[in-house]
Amino acid sequence: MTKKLTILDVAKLAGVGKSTVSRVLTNDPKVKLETRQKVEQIIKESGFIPSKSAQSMRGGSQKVIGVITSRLDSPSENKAVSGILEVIYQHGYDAVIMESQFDAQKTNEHLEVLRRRSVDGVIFFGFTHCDMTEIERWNERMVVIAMDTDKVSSINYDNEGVIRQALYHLSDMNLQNIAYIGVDPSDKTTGKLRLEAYLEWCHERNLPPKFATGQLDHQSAYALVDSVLDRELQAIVCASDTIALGVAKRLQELHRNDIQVTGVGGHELLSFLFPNIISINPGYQLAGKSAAKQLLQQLDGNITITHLTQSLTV
Amino acid sequence: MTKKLTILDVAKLAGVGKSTVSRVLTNDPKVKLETRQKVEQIIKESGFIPSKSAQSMRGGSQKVIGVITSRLDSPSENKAVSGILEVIYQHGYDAVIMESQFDAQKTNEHLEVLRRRSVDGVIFFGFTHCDMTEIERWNERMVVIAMDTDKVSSINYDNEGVIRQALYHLSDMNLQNIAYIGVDPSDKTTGKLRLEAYLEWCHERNLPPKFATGQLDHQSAYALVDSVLDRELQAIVCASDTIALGVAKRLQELHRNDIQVTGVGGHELLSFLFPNIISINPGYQLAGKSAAKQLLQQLDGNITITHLTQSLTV
DNA sequence: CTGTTAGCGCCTTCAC
DNA sequence: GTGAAGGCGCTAACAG
Repeated sequence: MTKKLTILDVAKLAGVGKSTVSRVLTNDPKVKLETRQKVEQIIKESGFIPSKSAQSMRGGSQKVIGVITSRLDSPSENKAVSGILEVIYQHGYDAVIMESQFDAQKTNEHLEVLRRRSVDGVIFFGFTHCDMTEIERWNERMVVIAMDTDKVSSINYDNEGVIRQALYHLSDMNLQNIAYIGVDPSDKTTGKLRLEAYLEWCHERNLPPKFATGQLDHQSAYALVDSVLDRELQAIVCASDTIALGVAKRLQELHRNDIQVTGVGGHELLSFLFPNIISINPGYQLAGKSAAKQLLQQLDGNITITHLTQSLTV
Repeated sequence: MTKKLTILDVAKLAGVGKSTVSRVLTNDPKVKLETRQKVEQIIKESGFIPSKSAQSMRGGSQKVIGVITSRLDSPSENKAVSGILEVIYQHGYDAVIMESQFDAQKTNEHLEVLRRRSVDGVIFFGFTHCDMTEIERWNERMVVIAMDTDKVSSINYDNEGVIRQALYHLSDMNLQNIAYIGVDPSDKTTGKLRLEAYLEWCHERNLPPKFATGQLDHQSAYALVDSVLDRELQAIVCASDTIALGVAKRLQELHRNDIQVTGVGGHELLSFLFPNIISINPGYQLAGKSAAKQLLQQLDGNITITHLTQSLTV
């Protein structure tokens, strides 16, 4: 391993001043083409790599953005993250990805770390019981996904929309007797909002609501099926694909393939296992992209805190 | 947002010299308790956060390790990553997670970025057609997972072991007529090694091998089932849980629930959907931990390039 | 166009 | 024990 080179070394090798090397590095236009080529040549040959630490210490930005997901293995967040990465790589940024595990304490620790590292900004996947005070300190240097806030920008999924969309689908199929299985309303977005969308639909049409809520996992969903099931039931709307998976599994066991199930997420595995399930795509990947773009804009000084709702994708 | 504070500001506030503040930060023992407390007090109050960039520029290490996964949404790698994170957080390191998408080009770009950022080390999830020359330049500052190398340490899964283990299980259940569905042998580890383990088993016992290989996804596996299926078949050993999922799905359609399926991975969703499937756990999470520990040790100057094989977990 | 100079924030001798 | 001074690698004025 050759010793670490500095711009001074390069400058000597190229027979120029170190500021000229610096100018080449920063793409300063006022460098003679000839000189620039020579310097670039030397840089290539010597394998010189400018020190990010020194650069960022001088200039400020590290070109790093922190991403705090709730769980690394959440399919929906994975899609969003992949959208985020695409956008930020394109702009020369890198990501430090962390996992909150829905723990406010852990989240704050992560934020602390990101602050120490003076990352340029943070994209945070919100959850219900997180500590808003820490979040809000970031102001325009943060964008949250899937949660409501005043102080920082947010990208929200269209929680009511995904459920209404599912219900419309079913309506088009002439199905009327529809139950709902979701997550506990103590969870604001996936829980409360989606359930309300269902209840409102029922109310509008004077249909008797039939629903159950639990955790956001397949086992929970699986266990809840029987509580809403009856002979007349024609369809079950689920708050997420994970839930739909549990529901479908139970229905399969009961040989109730007469019941149409809908989910939310566009999860590829789900459509493989249960091709009949209708899954509404809330646009996770696009939401990730939007969040990244929004954040980068804000970091560019284009400071407008916005609250977007990601529209459903086809 | 209050302006960025420096140790100088803190020093003034505390009425001491900046070197004293620095000493407090670095836990230098030769600081009077009284002074230390006062400084710490001020630091707390003012919300001062030392700049990582400056620190690392001076000292060297950023305390960051890069992690290059093949796919963010791979369940097995997710488990390993979670093991990695646990260990490195514990040691005050952070992770920059990247995604190779099995693309050698992308991988090299990522490595380049990591080099520029002068991360302390890299944990890399290998894949078959990656560019070894770039990898090997990292020497003791890299650990690869799931691939063989000479120059850098590696943690490998026990590819033969997982298959043999599955076969033993089946043997214990008195099943003899066993087929294998895996991935193309052009993939060294999941493909070639696992297939060979199956073939060897057959050879040892004078059983006629019956197998098919394709891609590492459920659709591929699904499509391959029919080619190995016959009336007498009692079991199918699959190279991974993903494959097992596709196989199980097809068997379910064919109402062949007499056939025992095995997978590799301990994938939680699989056991939920198909509780009867036997899944051998190659110890992904532990492998992640081992890799992280190994890397940290090597970075500590404890330089011993090792090639471990992660043993199966119960 | 290019070289010189002055820091960025921190840690580390070296004196006191 | 503690302060002052120097320098890490780089960029951004300021002179030529």
